[in-house]
Amino acid sequence: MSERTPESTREQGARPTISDVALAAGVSKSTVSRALNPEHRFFRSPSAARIREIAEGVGYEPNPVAANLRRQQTNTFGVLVPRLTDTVMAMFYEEAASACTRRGYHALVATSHDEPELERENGRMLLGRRVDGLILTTARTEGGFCQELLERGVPHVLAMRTFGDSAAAVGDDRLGGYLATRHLLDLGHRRIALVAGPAYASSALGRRAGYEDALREAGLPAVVLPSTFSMESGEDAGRALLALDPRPTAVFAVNDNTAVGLLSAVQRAGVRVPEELSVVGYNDIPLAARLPVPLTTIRVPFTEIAGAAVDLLIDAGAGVPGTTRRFAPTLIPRGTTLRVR
Amino acid sequence: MSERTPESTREQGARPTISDVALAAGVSKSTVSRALNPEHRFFRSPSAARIREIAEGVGYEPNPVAANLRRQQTNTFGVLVPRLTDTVMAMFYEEAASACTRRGYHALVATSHDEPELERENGRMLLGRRVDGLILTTARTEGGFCQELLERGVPHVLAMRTFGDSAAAVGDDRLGGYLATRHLLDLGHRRIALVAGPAYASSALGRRAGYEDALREAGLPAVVLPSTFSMESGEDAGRALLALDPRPTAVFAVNDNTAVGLLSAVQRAGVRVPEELSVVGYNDIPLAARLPVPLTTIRVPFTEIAGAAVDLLIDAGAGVPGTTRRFAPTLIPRGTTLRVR
DNA sequence: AACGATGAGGGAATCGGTTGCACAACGGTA
DNA sequence: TACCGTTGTGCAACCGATTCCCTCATCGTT
Repeated sequence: MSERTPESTREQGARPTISDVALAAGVSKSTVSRALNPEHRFFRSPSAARIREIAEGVGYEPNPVAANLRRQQTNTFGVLVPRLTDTVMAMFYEEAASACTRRGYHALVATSHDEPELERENGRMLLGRRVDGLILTTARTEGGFCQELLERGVPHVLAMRTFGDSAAAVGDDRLGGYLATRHLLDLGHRRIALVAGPAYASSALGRRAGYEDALREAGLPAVVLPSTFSMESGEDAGRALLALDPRPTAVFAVNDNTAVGLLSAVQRAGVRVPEELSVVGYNDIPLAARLPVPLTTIRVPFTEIAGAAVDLLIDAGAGVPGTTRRFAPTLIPRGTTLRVR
Repeated sequence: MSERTPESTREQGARPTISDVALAAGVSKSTVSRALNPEHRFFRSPSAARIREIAEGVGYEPNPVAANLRRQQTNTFGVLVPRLTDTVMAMFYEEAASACTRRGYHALVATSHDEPELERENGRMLLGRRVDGLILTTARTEGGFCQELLERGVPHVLAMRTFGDSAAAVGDDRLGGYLATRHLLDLGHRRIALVAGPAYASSALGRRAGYEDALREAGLPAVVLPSTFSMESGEDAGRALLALDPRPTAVFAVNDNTAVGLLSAVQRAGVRVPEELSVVGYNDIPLAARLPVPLTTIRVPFTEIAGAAVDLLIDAGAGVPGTTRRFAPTLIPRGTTLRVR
């Protein structure tokens, strides 16, 4: 298969290996390896520089597969998200991938579709590919795969959602929920509904807690509409809202997706936003600012969260196991919220 | 570092290797390897089954890094997309990843942000990680990285967009553009504008050609508004459209993103859709059906395109280099288009 | 009874790096 | 001058599979 002449020169087209560089430079493989490794003392030495030039000259590119095998690590983190077609998750993943790159790692993504079975399967697949750690935004309050990771002692960090003792980097959902609700209260609203989001996600629970904090503070009752994170369920929630009597004058949706679905449903039913109904979303996806009526929402610092997740994973030794880094969100007032008259 | 006793049994926690299985089964590594390889004759033999049971029993999981090194292939395809935060690209990637899985491959994604420089950099990164081939949706009419792949003889296939002689799996953009425009013509529109999309993308060019075909057929003039693929540029195009005199009664946008931006801009200016302006998008992203006025659009068979791309890459030997597989899109009439009265 | 075909299975090389250990050369210090 | 620390470098083992090349036993044929 691999045809090499006795002298270990190689046919055209085959990639040069470290041995070829060694041959060309008249030194041993070990020396070349050290000349190429910035961590090694030898790296900063004139002859190392010469070797690097020769390596460059013959078009040498190190084979990470071989290095990974010997080093017993891949310099790669697996990232498990529910789905990439959810803009929030795509944003998070892009940030996570670039945080990895900054720290000299690679990212490998897989999806769970919020199904525990698929989460487990794809999580194991990532581990099977020998990633050095896992970043997951798929945590569920019942544990599931996280639990398994904890038990097996696999390095991992949760992001966006938390569970148990795992290290985590999250937005302050409770604060965000409070901010959103507070904004509506400040505009004079007294009947404020919540599109709750799924009970398996700590993020949805946190936002709900913030919503309830604000209402309790104001001495007002909570009105909770069940939902998942999807646009469809936002539509359902919108229809449910219209059936309420008395109808709420404002609604806080667990995320922008459900807000979009809800807007779609209520506007189609002839309800004017924001005149007859104020709406606040969550996440500030790019679309939010570009809806026909721009959506008031909560902005989450994804860049910081993703960066912190990667940091926690890399500096695992430094951090206490149960470390949680929490980042404050901010309210972005736009067109879908209006003062009550 | 790795502490193993002379007998090659290993401490708790360390993963068992093929040697451990061999030891436990009383056979050689080669035999275990063959017992685990479904391609090998020996695989279907009672003792192979016994070995597999033992492997399972000791919790053996093959190390793909070692196998990749020896086999000189990674069973992984690199997928290069402009950005994952564009729902269309996220949809495509998810389909591509699952097509890879079906065929026993893995997918590794990277982004170009439609910048030739970053495309080249990340493309090389994927190649450096020793992927077996590349799927790219980033092709530009000027060539760029595709050109380099062609010259270096790297196995690759383009998707969604084409360039030169590279194999490709695409939607029939010309047909899609024709369908969209034809639909507007059939509704009686006579002044139909185009939000053109970037000139570097063959997809945008194809849709434009279809648009021009239909208008030529009807003996009507083209009205072309420049744009990229982004929502922002859709807003710009919307404002440009409003400035036109006489104002078009309909517009075909190169994709749903620009359509959303355009809708946002014109509705904010008080133009009623569809009564005063009909709009057709392209791609049928999930959001399209859930806009306050559901968007008429062209549905693209992403599943088929992604599957074909993977097939072309795997069966590269079978297909002629320049093979292009083209899939027909379909019109999805919804709320943003109305008959002229 | 001899022979070839077939299948099972072992030994060892191999993929392409990394790294522990050893040693030589050199400069500085006591 | 003897000794020691530093630096440069090579040898060889190693990571965990896969696969080529054999050997050996078994079985069916003529």
